[in-house]
Amino acid sequence: MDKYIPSEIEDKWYTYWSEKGYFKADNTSSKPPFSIVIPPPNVTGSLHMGHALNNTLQDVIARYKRAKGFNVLWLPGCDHAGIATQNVVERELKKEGKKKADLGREEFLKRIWEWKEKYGTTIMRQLRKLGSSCDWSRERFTMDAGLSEAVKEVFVRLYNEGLIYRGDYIVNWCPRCLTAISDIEVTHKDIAGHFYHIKYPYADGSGFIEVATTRPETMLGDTAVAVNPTDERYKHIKEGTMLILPETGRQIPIIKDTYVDKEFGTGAVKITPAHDPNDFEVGVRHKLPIINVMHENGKMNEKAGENGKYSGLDRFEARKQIVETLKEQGYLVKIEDHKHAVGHCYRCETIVEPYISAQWFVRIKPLAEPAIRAVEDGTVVFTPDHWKKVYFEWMNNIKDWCISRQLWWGHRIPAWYCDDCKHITVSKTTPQKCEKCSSLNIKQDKDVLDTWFSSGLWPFSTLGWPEKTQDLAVFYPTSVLVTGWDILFFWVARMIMLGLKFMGKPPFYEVAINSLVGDSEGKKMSKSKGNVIDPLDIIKTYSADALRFTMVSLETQSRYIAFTEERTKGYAGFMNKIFNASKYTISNLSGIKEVDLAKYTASMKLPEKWILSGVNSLSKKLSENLDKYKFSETAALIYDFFWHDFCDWYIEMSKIELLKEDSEYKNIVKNVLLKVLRDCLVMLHPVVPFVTEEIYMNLPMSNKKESIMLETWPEYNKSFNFPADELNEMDDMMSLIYRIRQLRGDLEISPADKVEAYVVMEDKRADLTLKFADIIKMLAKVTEFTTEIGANRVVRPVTVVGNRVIGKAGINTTAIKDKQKVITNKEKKVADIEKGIIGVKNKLNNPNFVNNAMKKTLDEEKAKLEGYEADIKVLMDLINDLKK
RNA sequence: GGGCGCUUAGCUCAGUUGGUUAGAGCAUCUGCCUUACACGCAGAGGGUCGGGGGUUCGAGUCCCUCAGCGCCCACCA
Repeated sequence: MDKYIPSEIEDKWYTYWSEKGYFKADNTSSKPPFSIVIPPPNVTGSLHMGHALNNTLQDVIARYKRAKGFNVLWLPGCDHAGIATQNVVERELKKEGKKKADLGREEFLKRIWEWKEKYGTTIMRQLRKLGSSCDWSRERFTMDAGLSEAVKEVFVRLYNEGLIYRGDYIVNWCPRCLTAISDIEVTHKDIAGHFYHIKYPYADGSGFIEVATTRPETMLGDTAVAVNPTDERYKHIKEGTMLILPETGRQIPIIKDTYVDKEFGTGAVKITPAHDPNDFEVGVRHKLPIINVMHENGKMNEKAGENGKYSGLDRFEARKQIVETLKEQGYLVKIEDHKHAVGHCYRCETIVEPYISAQWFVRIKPLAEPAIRAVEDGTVVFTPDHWKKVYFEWMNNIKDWCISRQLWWGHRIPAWYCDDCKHITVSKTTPQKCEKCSSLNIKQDKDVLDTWFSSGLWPFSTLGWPEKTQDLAVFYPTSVLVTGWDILFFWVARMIMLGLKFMGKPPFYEVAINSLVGDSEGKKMSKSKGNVIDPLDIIKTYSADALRFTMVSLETQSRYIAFTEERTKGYAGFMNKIFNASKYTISNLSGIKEVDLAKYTASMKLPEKWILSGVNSLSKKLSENLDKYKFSETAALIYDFFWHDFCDWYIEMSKIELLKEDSEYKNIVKNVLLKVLRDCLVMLHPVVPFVTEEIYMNLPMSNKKESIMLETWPEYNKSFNFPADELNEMDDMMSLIYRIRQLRGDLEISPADKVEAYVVMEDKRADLTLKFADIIKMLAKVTEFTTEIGANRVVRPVTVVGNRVIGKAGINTTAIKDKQKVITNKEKKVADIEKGIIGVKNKLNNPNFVNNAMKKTLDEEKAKLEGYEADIKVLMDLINDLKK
């Protein structure tokens, strides 16, 4: 081991692990299964910080569970990402001056597949860079033959059960993508728009009614004006009274409907069934005609205005012109500023148009109910817990899911329309004829399914469903889903619904929701803001390990985490620390005779006991935190232990023994060093796999495995569970060293200078400075001690420099301040406890208030305080002394 | 309009079921190249835990309230 150069070791070990097949799950294993399916990144994607975080966390869990003895499957793969991918390839075509229509459907799809083969592997390659221990032999793609089979199976079964239907409805239409999108694919943004008040004259010339709208261009498709039946202002107007719709020459009726809010606007609403979802509903209720005045691309059609006056104009241009005309003709009453939420396409940001078209829908309520129950009854658990509220909020108000998309790239809807009898044949296999009238004139639906339809099946389709595979039997339900909260509705909720429906079991028992990664200010990283940090750059500069440690440290289960390179820089320092400490340790292990340390605990000195006890409880603490997906805490615990306990204290203390002649005890120390280092490496490995493997390979261990990946997690060992008093003695020794160092600092004694120390000890620790003289001397740079036994239990050293006796003057003002604080606190404490005892007595009289836990706490407190009595007295004396 | 979350040191954040003197990293200051590591070592300073009220022997932690910030959902034309 020489110098730590991450770039030289990371690829090497990844290749080694792959070749050895350590990532492969074994569906015949006798070990308990543990499975995770990756949230499939878009095939168009490249690794961003969000992926880096999400996949690091999954890898930490996967590696941890392997060490815990599980048969781990982490299944990787990509999503075909309908619109996103089609957009990318369309852009590519545009560069060649072509449109997808020029190629035709077949050719265009061929182009996308070619693109996928060429570029679709990017992100999967990048995941390897990160160290992801995915089972690549099971890599899946949502458009694989097998997964497509699953999609068809699900579609047909839902259709046959009446849970999928087709019909003409108002949907969210993106005029740029030229497809319908589902409700959750619409992002609402507050726009400062206008509220246009327009006069609609009565046909009999008796005046006019005033309506208000934010989208005047839709008036061309109005087929009624509605008022509330209880509205006093309009009570005298009969339902069916005709109005003349300006700019169209058409006559439309006034209708009465409770949908209208009397308080809002003028209380009269123009009804445009073709261009507004509410109006559509009203239209259905009142059997109003539907007049569509727009093309799919958002331009006005030939029905827009008298003689198609506005035909061909973009919807926003038409708005301007209509307003202008209305103004000229005196129909425009006023324009008010009006802020309102406007829907945008989440893919391309274009303003979405409510548009009538024939689409396929999933009747979602029957699927949602069991999915709600599964979370309510704890079958599926969210971490952090509060996300289930968000889940319930959405699931309880869920609306039918529009699943058809007017795209070419995706799973084609397995429905065929008969030209003759209009019957729809829905089938897994391509039918030759209409199933009803046997006509040969059938055509398949041109549309494809929402990308999320196929990814909703991911946890079981990837395991081979609908075939009854061994993988499915072993690995379904998966153990945990690790994902960001941004796709809670898109993906998580749908998986729970579809998993329960088709497998009878939830797709996973736990959902670990991770944060989204923002920039240093916590803001979303986006290309337009120019604040994107590429994880691959970070890996290049620091190391995958440092990036991974950063990710784990930052993951505190908050919504956003702010990534800063500084943080990674710091953890790169930790990687270096791990490497150097290991290098040093290993260099001191030569000639080690390995022993079972559990058998030597009786003869062990305190530092050895202390560090063994520390590593022992660490393994337990880490497990507890990892099992609860408390990643930040996990990272902090191991960081603190390795750096501060192991490096700063234990390694420094061990130097004393290591400098001595070979002895039996020196060998014990070597064994302790080896065990602690080995255990730390195994526990660090899930987070920082590369550097730990590199070091592990250099450990002088007889029962070394082929790889650290085959090592088992250190189990809690009772032999290393030493009595608290012994460990307290260690604490006292350490605080003695600390106090000496502190005083040295206060007294401005150079670290280079050695000092004599005057130490006041309590009885119990009378021999401390004798027992650990060499350690204290070395770590506190002390030459000699003068020890005095005092009654106080606070270890308080006073330094002597050279011949100059500092004596009691060595206690500086800060120290006094501290002690005053202690005393004040004690007095308060005494009062509190006294009150507490009265409180407890009162409560004891009432059996309903008996609280044993509280009583116990109070007893403990009281006992502690008695222990402090002597201290308080001594400190008071001391302060009185100093005051004189 | 409904819902969720946040407010703790200069900055970014931890603080598990209420329990000794509220922590970390970075930053700042002081002193050290002590032969694993200057990507280091030893110390120091810095917080009335957003305001107010309540419950409790005890509140950063539980309840109420006010203020500010952020996010999600939603068809008020």
